[in-house]
Amino acid sequence: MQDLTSCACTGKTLPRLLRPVILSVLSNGDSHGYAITGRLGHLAFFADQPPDHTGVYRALQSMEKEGLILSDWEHSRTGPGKRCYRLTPKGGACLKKWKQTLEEYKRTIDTLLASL
Amino acid sequence: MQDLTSCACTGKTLPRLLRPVILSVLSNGDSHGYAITGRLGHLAFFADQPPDHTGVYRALQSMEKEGLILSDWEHSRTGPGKRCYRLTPKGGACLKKWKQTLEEYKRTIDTLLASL
DNA sequence: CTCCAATATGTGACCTAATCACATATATAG
DNA sequence: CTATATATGTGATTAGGTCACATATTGGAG
Repeated sequence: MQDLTSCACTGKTLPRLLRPVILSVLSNGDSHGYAITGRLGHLAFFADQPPDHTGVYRALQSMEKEGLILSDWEHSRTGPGKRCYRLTPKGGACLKKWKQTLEEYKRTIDTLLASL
Repeated sequence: MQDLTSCACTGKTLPRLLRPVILSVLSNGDSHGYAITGRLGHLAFFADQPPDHTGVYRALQSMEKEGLILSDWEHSRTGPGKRCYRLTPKGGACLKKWKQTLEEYKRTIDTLLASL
């Protein structure tokens, strides 16, 4: 590392908070990987560095394994099939917990910033 | 995962922001791994789940490789030797950048929380 | 004197999350 | 027929973190 452009301090290695974002999207209506990825590209946080779709698909897979979401194949006449995901009650509980955790995390960052 | 106690939503997998915390500590005076680890255990964020010392030592090693910090052995009459770390100018610049990044990250979380 | 605790540093193995590169398939527009 | 948008997926690598293990010094309790 010659300069700081690839340093963690640039935020490039900070987690994209993919899981809570996905849960949030699904709480506003069922969706699928490609659409979710596209939506993230429009959020300010992801605008300059939209997340690789790989992460979204793998997050969806593991979240389904954990029982937070469920999927069904949706075959419309146009385009390839979509794996349509929806929240489970457990996923809803997880989303609630995320809210608490993120509030706490924000307080942590505030404390840290105060000491910088 | 039967319940949500080991889910990412609990914040256990959120990054501990070790690097900026270490830089912050060092900006307030030279220190070494064991002392830094101990200090983290007293912070509210780490209180219930203090970071493993392994992460601290490895962060220090990689940050030294990257030129953010420098170390010298300090042999006092009492106890084992300490590897005493101090900030380099580059480390100071990194710390400044972290400040911007964390402000941005906080805004992201605010936006996300608003949609939860 | 011996053993234990506090201080202090380190390695190996493993896990999670993220990204890069690659691979595949359908339907429509030109 | 070919390019583009839509749509899903795997393999390899890296970063960061935890658990378990290993080692060394010093001072105090028994």
